Amino acid sequence: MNPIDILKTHQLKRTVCREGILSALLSANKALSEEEVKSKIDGNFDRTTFYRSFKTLIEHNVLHKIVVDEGLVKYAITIVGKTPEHHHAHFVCKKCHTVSCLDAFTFKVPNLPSGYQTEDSDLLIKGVCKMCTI
Amino acid sequence: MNPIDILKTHQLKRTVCREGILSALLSANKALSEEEVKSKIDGNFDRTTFYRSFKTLIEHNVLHKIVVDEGLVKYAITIVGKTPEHHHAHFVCKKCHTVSCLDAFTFKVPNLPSGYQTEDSDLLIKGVCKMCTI
DNA sequence: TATATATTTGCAACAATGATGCAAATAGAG
DNA sequence: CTCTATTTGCATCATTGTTGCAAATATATA
Repeated sequence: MNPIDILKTHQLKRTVCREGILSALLSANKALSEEEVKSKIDGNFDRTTFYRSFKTLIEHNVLHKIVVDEGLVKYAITIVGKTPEHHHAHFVCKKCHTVSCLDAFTFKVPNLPSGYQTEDSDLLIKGVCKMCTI
Repeated sequence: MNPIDILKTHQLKRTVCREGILSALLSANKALSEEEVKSKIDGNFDRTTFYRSFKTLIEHNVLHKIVVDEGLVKYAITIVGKTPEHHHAHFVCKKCHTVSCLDAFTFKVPNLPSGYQTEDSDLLIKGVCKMCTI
């Protein structure tokens, strides 16, 4: 899957900013912050353009946002058919702060007290990643 | 447990702001945003004081912060012995935006790919709460 | 290919949140 | 009651999310 096809599939216009964001995330293979994406892109875009590109891509389910509680915000590609639609799991490394999207990783949402209806869930697991363990 | 005892236990000075935050949260029985806490308190505190009081209380494990991805930040009392120390689960209602801390609610963190070491985890379940279901 | 139109960009501007330095006020120990 | 360390309030700043608007651009179609 390449940026152009992704945009076409979602009926989004091809713009340099959107293509840049997508190719940065596709090649990264992990979640990236706005800054990290920016540093991987040639063009110099306005912050608002960046922000709106992310927003549009998220609204069309091309990307999803991962908020780690200390103000760390990362974005990752939503791989259709691979990323579980409603029950996401992410891993944050406490050492290198890498956020990985645990694609295809499913977990059972435990039963809640009666009356509660579960729709989506986000599981954020914090620990030490493979690279930092060595 | 009352605000004064909580502060004493954690060797924190009794200040009007801290006591106010704690009594607001103790009586609420759910997570509250900064604004919600503020509206429940008599005194008119500077935003910085508020912010620093929350920070101090979080650092001493009296409170914990729940970040819902749409920029919604809530705070809840950490009930020692009741709130699971490292594996928190919270429920966010998509209708009324109430965030409840699922105290004493434990879940099994699924096995990760080898090499990953899990330390903490936050499970954020989104759905419809009891009140909004009726 | 040229053109029309709807979308996107860049800029200015603003709100909310997180953060720090510093002098004045205050809590708690003695 | 007094002293000292902590906390408060204020000013100030950075970052992130957001909107309005005119100019630029992508895409459909003539």
